[in-house]
Amino acid sequence: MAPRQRTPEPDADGALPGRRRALLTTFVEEHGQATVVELAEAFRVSADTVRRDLDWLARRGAVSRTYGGAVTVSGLASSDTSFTDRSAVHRDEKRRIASATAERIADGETVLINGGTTTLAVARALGVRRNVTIVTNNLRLPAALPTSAVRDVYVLGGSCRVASHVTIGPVAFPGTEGISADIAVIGVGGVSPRGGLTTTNLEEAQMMAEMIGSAQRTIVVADSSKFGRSAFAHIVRLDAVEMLITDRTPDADVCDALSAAGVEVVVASQ
Amino acid sequence: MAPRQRTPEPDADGALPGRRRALLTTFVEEHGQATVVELAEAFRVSADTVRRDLDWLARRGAVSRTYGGAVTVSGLASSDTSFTDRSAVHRDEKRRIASATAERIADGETVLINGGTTTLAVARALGVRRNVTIVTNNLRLPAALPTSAVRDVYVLGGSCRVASHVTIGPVAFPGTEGISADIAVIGVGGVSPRGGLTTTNLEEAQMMAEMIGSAQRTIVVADSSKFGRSAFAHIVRLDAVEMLITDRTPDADVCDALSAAGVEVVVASQ
DNA sequence: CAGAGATTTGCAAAAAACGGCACTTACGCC
DNA sequence: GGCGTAAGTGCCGTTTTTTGCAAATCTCTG
Repeated sequence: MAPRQRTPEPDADGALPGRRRALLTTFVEEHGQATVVELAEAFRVSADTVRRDLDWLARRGAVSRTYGGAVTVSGLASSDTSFTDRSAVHRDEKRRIASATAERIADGETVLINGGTTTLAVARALGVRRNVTIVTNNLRLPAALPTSAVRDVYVLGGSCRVASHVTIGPVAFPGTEGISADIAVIGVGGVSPRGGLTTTNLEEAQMMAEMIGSAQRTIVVADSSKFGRSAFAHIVRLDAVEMLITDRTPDADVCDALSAAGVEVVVASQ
Repeated sequence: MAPRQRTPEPDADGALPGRRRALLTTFVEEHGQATVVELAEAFRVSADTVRRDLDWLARRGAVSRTYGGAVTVSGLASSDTSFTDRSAVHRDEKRRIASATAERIADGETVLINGGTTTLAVARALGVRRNVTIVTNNLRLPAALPTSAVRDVYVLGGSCRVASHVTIGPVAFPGTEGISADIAVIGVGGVSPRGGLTTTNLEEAQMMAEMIGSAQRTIVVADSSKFGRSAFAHIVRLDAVEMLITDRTPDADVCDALSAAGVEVVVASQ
């Protein structure tokens, strides 16, 4: 096949009309917005065609049309209250953290991902990857995954916490003896020198610990507001993880604790 | 012609019609999409034949047909045709069916519910119930449940079909020996005298059969467009279910078959 | 309010789909 | 063996869809 150059959305070039429209939607969803020119270049069609496609999609409510391009249709459709709100907070920071995380996952790896809005952002940022296998307890995550990135998606079954859109249960599937993954991506509620990694819910904490135990290596994602905070439930000690990805350098005491535990700290830049 | 080189799908050339259609599906699944011309070359048949095959497959839901070729069902589903449109189409009928179904579930019962837009409507209609326990493979369903109605929600784990927002796997949880429920609410793709209950996906069909087997009684929900239709995969025979809830009286032949199988037919009124 | 950029509209060419037709092959039946 | 039926296939002319181009119009911004 011809060498493809860094189109923002690979496979964009040469897609069938019907598929292109679907990919257009994905593109807009992933980036929050997109200009007509941008899309025309990415998909190698004329701006007119993009305009027609966007109009078509807008008629169906898939995107919102604006002068010069299109934006994500606002979250009117699904009546998530708390969840949507939390998503909005630190949105940009989360996106930066997510991109940095996606860069540190290799193509073809199996990834365990837990619930939360930061990890959801990681899922959206996986467009740069190929052939990854995803295992998650986050019910909203499968829909957020770029289809081009994933080979298989597995959802862990169990009791459902409706408010946070996650399941609680063993990190396993019926009839198998547990699972093992290359990497666990864990969003936490607090990172502190004494408490280690914490979250608000005891059962979720236990599940996260199990995920970390099932993976070769662990990346913790946490925006800077989590530093020094201890939530209710202890997950694991800091030395159980290999890497922490965040948006700002933590305070000195947290930094010291992290380096003492051998955790590599990555600060996602703009 | 020259010896075959690098046909993307070996054995493509010279396959029997039935086999070719199966291979076509695989080809599309693997590549995400395929053009008619591409497939015609790979399988050494005329473009017309490919078109006919793709139409045939599309009618059965194995692939999504688009201008110029075909795309995986998942490739479009997010925004394009099936899911969004389907939930809009027959929206009112689905709501009527859903209310009638909710009335026939008792407070405190354990309910197995499979994927699909009609069953999602049933979830929304459960506001009249109290204390029900829900077990589902539908990832969107927990968010649609009125919190006042449910005691516990369980999501069945397994492989995830992103397009339809469902999981595929055993109707069980790790460490338990299967489950049993009071009632199964099953949305199907087709109801026909000969084929019984059918759907487009083989694995989903198996899962639905298992759900029906795990429940004391079964309600099938199907809007009238499903009557007389046979989708690809057979689920169970008509006599395996106790009740069918729909929006219009089926044609005579379907009615006869249903009453012969001992299925009570409920037509949801305005 | 003026200009750059975006959009709309009409149009024409290319590609794909549709519908009809004929031919081959397989199969069952007498 | 002869025959009728049905499915599968390829070909061809017509129709439809898609797409890029260009001119006219509109929208945003400084």
